[in-house]
Amino acid sequence: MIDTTPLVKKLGAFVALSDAELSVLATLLKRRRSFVAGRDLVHQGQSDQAAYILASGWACSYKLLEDGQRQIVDFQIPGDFLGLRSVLLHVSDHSIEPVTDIEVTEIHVADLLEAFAHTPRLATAVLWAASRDEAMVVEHLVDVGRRNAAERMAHFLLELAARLFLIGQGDRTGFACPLTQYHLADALGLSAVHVNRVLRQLREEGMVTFRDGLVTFDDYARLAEFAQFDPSYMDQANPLLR
Amino acid sequence: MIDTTPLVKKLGAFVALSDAELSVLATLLKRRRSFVAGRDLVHQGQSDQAAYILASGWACSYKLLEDGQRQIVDFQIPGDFLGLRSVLLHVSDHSIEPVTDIEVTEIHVADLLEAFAHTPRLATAVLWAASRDEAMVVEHLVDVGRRNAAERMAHFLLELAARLFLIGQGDRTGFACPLTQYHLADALGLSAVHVNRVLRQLREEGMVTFRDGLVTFDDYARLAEFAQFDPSYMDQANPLLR
DNA sequence: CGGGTCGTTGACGCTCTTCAAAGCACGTGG
DNA sequence: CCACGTGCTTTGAAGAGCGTCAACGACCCG
Repeated sequence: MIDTTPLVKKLGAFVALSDAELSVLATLLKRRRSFVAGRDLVHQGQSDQAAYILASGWACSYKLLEDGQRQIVDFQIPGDFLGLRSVLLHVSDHSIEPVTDIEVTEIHVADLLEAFAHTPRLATAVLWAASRDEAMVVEHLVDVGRRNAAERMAHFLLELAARLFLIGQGDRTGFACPLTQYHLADALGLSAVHVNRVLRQLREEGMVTFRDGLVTFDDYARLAEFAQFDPSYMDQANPLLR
Repeated sequence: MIDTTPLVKKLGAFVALSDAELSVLATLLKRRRSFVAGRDLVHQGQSDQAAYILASGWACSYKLLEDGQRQIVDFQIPGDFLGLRSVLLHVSDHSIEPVTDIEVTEIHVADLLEAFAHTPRLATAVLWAASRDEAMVVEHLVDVGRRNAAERMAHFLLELAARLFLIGQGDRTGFACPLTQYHLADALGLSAVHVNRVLRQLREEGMVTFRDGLVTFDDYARLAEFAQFDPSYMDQANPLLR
């Protein structure tokens, strides 16, 4: 089943799943759905019964404040869960917006929890995936709490590149990036105006160029040094559970 | 087993655990250990085989940057896991420091994963606990990314109060708080000097007083309004899985 | 009594936000 | 085919928020 490839690859990085386990995973996948860019899939406060796995396109999860400000918590790329936390908790604590047009595969919570009973290793794999997601949110918190605007931007772009590389999109020279400067601002806790200035600075210093939907690393090594980028938190090593 | 009470209470909020499941949980708990304040339990980069459940005292998990700055990701109070993410991922992406002298109960990862095979509902409960922890990190990210210093402080103190209330420590009038202003600064992405100024401001405006290890809510309603505090993300509702 | 940790306060300046305006690429309708 | 709107980017100027530096006081424990 082609849909599952990015997910299986991701879960397989932690738990070597058997054919039987993979087929259980396949039965969880219900219908395929499409959503258009900019129209929320999930609203803050909504009660859900379904989560999704992103098949193609980019999405972002965010929280809105009463005064209209928003904080983007994370971006999702193919293979990532959408709204897994929403269904485990009783109500969604965040909203999800497709950044581009996206395709997703639906999963019902009840099915997922039921599957854990017969396929405990699957539960372990999902717990690992959730931990990895949390590790990325944590690194994001460090970004926003303790790095200045330029370091924050550099670190963020390097993290995105590393995640995209894992699913075969982009390399050390750069990647295609559908985000606007407003997305970057809301993710990094900056104003859009300042995002623009920081991008200019990084470009003029010959480290990275963000233009026309393309991120180009002009000097990857220097950028990584500048951002103090250490990808070990993404846990892209070998399976722990064999 | 008295040790497990806060944990069982927490997990029970999501999954009504049977006596059999509770006894499995009890067998996971190995020896009791104590650590003194200020001496790290877990170091960033360390490979672990054990996680802990906090029985008494406060701890914090944090990440250090190369230039010596630190970001505190979360504080742990009795009933919380310590280092669960460290053992699911291959290496710890953070350090853990006891804020006070603490007592913990050790759990071996291998045992925990093994228990999932026989007690899948336990896996679900642990996945829920991990999701709830993630939700708190996410709210913390919103704090640091989009709230000013005073709102951030107010929101943070209200969240702590709500968590402590769940385990029977503190109420709407306030709580005992062993944190220093340096802890608050490292958690909120501020300087210790500015933390002091913000605390003075909140105190002079009659909303909350932080003094001598005690947080006193002088006007809870106004503080909650000021911080736009909405505790729903902590998911303190009824069990989803019965 | 002396040193260490924590809290407190003032002065100064940098980072980042806000406000304002203009340019570019696009799609849409006349 | 051009006028017009809309979303995104770009740039400047002014000022607020918060960090840094520096100093001092309170308390605890050796």
